[in-house]
Amino acid sequence: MNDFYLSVFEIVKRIPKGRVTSYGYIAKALGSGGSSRVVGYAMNKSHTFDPSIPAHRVVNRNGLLTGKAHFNPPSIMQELLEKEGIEIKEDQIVNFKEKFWDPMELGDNLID
DNA sequence: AAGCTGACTATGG
DNA sequence: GCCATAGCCAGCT
Repeated sequence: MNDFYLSVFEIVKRIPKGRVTSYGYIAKALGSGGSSRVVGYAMNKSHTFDPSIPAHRVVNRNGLLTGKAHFNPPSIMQELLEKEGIEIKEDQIVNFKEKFWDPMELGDNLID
């Protein structure tokens, strides 16, 4: 389902700088609540669609950087996030709840 | 074509 | 709060 991918990428690109969101929430925003795994897979393949997709802003529901291993240097994910003002402790985002961005709450996307 | 995989999540012990 | 299990769905072998 290519449309699903495109929608995922569009949302990910809308994630404001210094904010993050979760796979499951993106899936939910697309109306496919159970497709959280597919969102992750989409991130894996994101570079084939658009290399500029900020996949590092997408983490799991715990704010854990589960996808860091899939980045070029795995450490780049944390570095990018910290660069955007996000604190990371033990591969986990500090104050995740505050940094979390709801894909359905548009309007915040002007920041970037 | 059938089965496996996974950057997930929710639930129960 | 940590571990095991079970749904989930598109892509890959």
